[in-house]
Amino acid sequence: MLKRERQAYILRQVNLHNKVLSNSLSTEMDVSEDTIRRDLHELSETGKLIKVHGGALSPSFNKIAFPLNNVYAQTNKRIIAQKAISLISDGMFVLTSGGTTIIELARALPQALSATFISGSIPAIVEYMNHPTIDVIVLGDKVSKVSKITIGADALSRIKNLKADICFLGINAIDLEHGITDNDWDVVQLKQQMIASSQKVVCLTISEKINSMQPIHVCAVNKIDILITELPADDPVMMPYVAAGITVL
Amino acid sequence: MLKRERQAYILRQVNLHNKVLSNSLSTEMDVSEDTIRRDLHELSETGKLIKVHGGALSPSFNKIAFPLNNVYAQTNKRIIAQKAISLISDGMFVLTSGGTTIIELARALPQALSATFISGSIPAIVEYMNHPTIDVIVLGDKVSKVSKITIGADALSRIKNLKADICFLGINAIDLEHGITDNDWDVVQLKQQMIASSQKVVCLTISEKINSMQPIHVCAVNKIDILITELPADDPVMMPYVAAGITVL
DNA sequence: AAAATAAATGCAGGTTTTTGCAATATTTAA
DNA sequence: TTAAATATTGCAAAAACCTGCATTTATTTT
Repeated sequence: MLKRERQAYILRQVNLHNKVLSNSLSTEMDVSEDTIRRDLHELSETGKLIKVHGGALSPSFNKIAFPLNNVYAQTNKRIIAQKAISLISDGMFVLTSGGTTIIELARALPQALSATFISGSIPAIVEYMNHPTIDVIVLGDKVSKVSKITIGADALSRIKNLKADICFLGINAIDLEHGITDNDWDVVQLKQQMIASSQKVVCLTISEKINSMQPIHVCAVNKIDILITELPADDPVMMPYVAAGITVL
Repeated sequence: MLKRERQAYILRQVNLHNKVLSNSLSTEMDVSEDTIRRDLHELSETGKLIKVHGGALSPSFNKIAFPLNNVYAQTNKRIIAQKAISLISDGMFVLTSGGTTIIELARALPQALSATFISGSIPAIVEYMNHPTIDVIVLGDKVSKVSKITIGADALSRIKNLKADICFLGINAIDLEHGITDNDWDVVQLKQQMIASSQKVVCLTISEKINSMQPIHVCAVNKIDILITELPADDPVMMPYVAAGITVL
C-alpha cells in the first residue's frame, strides 16, 4: 500500500468518525505503528487532522468540543426567554427557579411589565431588581454556592404558603419515560414545591437536554403545562411531547 | 476512548448542566475516578471549568459580579472595612445591614475566614456568595429597589428568631444627643431588630456622618458597642464618643 | 538498464504519557 | 464526634512516543 493511499484512507476515516486510533489503523493496513505515527504527524502539520496521544481527531472536533464562547447556547436561551415572556402579563405572581435560562428570561423582561417575581436565585434576583417596575420577593434561606440559589426548609415552606399564577422552571433533563430529572437533591425539592404551588407550570430548556436523563426525579411530564425550547413547535423532536398533551412553544 | 474525547465530553456536560460529579463521569465513561480527577484538574488549570470537591462547575455560571464602582469615599470605606474585619473570627454568626460600607466589608473578607453571614442586602449577598468558605443566609422578603435590601415583616421576624454573635450596621447619621438616626422607615425597623438580636453591635460610618442627624430614630448611642470610622481612635472628633463609653476603632 | 540517490519503512533502545491502584490525608455529612 | 466519600501522593505497568539506524522501496540520473 502506497503512502499516499494510506494517508487518503486515514483522512477518510478521520472525517467519517471524527477520530482514529493508531493501533487499529496499524492492523487495518498492516503497517507498523511507527509508520502510522509518521503519517499522522505529517497530516497534522498541514492541519488536515489533530494528532493526539493514541491517535488523531478531526480538525472540526476542537471547535465542537471546546467552543470558544458559549454564544451559541446563549442565543438559544434568548429565543426561549422571548417565548416565555409572552406568557407573562401585568399583575401576575411569577415563581422562577434558578439556572442560566431563567437569568436570560430575567434580562429580557420588557420595561413596561409590572408583575411580582418570586425567586431564591441570587443572579435572577439581581436582574429583577434592576427592572423599574417589577416587584421582587426573595425566598430566604441558606445559599447553595453551587447553584446560587437559596435552599432549605425555610425556602420550601415559603413556597408552600403561596400560590403563583405561573412558574418558570429551568430544567436539566426531560424525557417522556422518566419525566423531568435533575442532579441536585435540594434543587429538586424546591422545584417540586414550586410545581405544587403554581397554577401553571412552564419548563424551559435548550433542545440539547430534550430526551436526556439525570439521576433525581422531579416530576412526570404530565405535571407540566408548557414546554419551551429554541426549536419551533412543529419540530420532529417535540412531536412526542405534543402527543403527550403538553403545549409546546 | 481518547483522553481528548473524554475531556470534551466532560466539558459538554459541564456546560450543559452547570455541574458534574466525578463518580458519575467515571461510570459513564468507564474509567477510574482518578483519571476523571486528573482530567478535571487539567481542565480547571486552563479555566475551562471550576473544580470542586466531588466534581466540577461551569465557570460561566460562577462569575456574577455586582457592578458597583464609583462608590463615594471608597478609600475611607476600605479602611473602615479592614478595621471591622479584625472583629470577626472563625465560626461566628454575623448579621449585616445594607449600604456600601458593608459591601466593602464583604469584599475585603480574608479568604481563610469561615463564618456564617446573615443579610438581606442583595449586593452584600452576592459578595458573600463568591467567598469560598463563608456560609450565607439570606433574609427573604420583598426587595426595596432603593436600598437593594429585603424589607418587611418576614425579614423582621427572621431576625427576631436568631441570635448573632456580632452585627455590623452601616449607619447614616450619629450624634451623641439623638443617637443613631436614619431616613428610611423600613430600614430602621430592620436595624432595630438586628441590634436586639445581636450580642455585640458594631456601627460603621465615614467620619462625615459623625455628629449629623436624620429624621428617624434608630437607637441611642449607648446601645452600640463599637464605632468604626476611617479616623484613628484618638482623633478629637471621636473623643466624645469614647467618653460616652463606646469603643472606638 | 544499471547505478546512484532519495524516500519510506521497520526495529531496537530509551523516554514520556497515561492509567489504575494502594496508602494516607482531607473534606463532607450525619 | 465518627463514618463515608473524596483527594492526594507515590508507584508501577502498559501503551505510546521518539531517535537513530539499517533495510527496503521508489525515483532519478547516467
